[in-house]
Amino acid sequence: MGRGKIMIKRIDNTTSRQVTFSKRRSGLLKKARELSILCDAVVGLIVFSCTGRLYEFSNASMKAIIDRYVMSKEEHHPLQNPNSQLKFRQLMGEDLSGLSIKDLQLNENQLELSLNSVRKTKGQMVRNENVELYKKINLARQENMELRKKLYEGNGLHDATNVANTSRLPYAFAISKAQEDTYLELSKPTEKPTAMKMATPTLGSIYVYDELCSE
Amino acid sequence: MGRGKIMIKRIDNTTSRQVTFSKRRSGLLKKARELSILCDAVVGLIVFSCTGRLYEFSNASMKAIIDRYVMSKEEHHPLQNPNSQLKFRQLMGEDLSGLSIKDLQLNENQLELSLNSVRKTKGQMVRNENVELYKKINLARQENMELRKKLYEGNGLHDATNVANTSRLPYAFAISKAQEDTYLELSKPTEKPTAMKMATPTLGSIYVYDELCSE
DNA sequence: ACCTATTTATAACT
DNA sequence: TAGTTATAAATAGGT
Repeated sequence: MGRGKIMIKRIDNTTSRQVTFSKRRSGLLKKARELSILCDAVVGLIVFSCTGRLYEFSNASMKAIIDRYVMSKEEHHPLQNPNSQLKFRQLMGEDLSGLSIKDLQLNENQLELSLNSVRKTKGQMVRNENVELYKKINLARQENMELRKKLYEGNGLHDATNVANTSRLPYAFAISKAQEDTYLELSKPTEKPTAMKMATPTLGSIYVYDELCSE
Repeated sequence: MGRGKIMIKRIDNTTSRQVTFSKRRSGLLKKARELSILCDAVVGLIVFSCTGRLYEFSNASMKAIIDRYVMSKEEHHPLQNPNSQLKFRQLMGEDLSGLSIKDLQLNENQLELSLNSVRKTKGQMVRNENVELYKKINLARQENMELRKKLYEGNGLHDATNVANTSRLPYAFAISKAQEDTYLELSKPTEKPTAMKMATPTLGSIYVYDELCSE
């Protein structure tokens, strides 16, 4: 629609590409607006020029539209027939060549959800491990104390001195009473937070978040 | 552009509204595609029909486009003068009534980023604590061993039996060598991941996508 | 930015 | 929902 027909391929000349961009962009925005009004549709349009400038149209808030878009995508999850061997393999990252961009996106979304579950579980496990470690430390300390007591009682001063010498591995005892109280408090099961929510996980790293982990 | 001119207002007749929607929708998608190709632009278009059906076009992944959109919005953040007491209070969740939806979103995004930083830091701290706990357990065990050895050497069979009795707190020793190896491995600083990558975060209800961010 | 010959999109109709 | 056609609208190339 112009003095001459053009091929739909990238315009090489920078100037005419920018001119065309300017014209067609406003045309596109106008058409988006018209569609939304005429047909009572919800339209969200995002355009970045090759220079990085943002242009947009939306008749509802872009946030709401994106939100709805993601919801809609999740509804169309291809997890309906889980007996498909192909889908399983695609979730494993194989046989992807036959998939459209859209399907790849759905696949990715699914993987991301799964990954989050895994992380959440792992986070809880590390936290549990932590609690167990505190218990073990307390038990080890308790046993340590009893052994020391036994040495003291049974052997008199000489052996007691030996024990003191042995204690040049004092790290486990170089802990103040206050610190021990803190540990005890940490070990209490009730210390687990009541309102829990998984932290945004970091992909690929083993960072684990403990707080708000109840779900 | 048709047999007659039309006003840009909602088409009341359902049938012709649907027909018009169908035609104009494909026209809009086509124009979006042409713009992206001709002008080397990044275009993301989301359309919901009034019946709720989703139609979309994007020349990069929609996830990437939304991601970039959010970024671009954040750049235009009015967070330039950080000496603003009001902004501080808004980040604290106060004085929000004067904000537009957009500003509220920006505020939310900022809070979410902050929250992620906090969680990340906290996650690392928990992990470090875990490593320290392993060290302490190893030290306590080592000391325990030495104490037992001392009791054995110094006191003969009788006391050795006592030690055995004492060991009905055996939990700290009910750990196989293999498990200890695992612990040691966990404690190694090198176990920290080398390749780190941030997970796709969920921005409140704004979903952000990371793939194909090639542009 | 504006102009205008042409192409393209589409409203009304089938 | 798909095809036809007259007409409105968009726009390519030029100024």
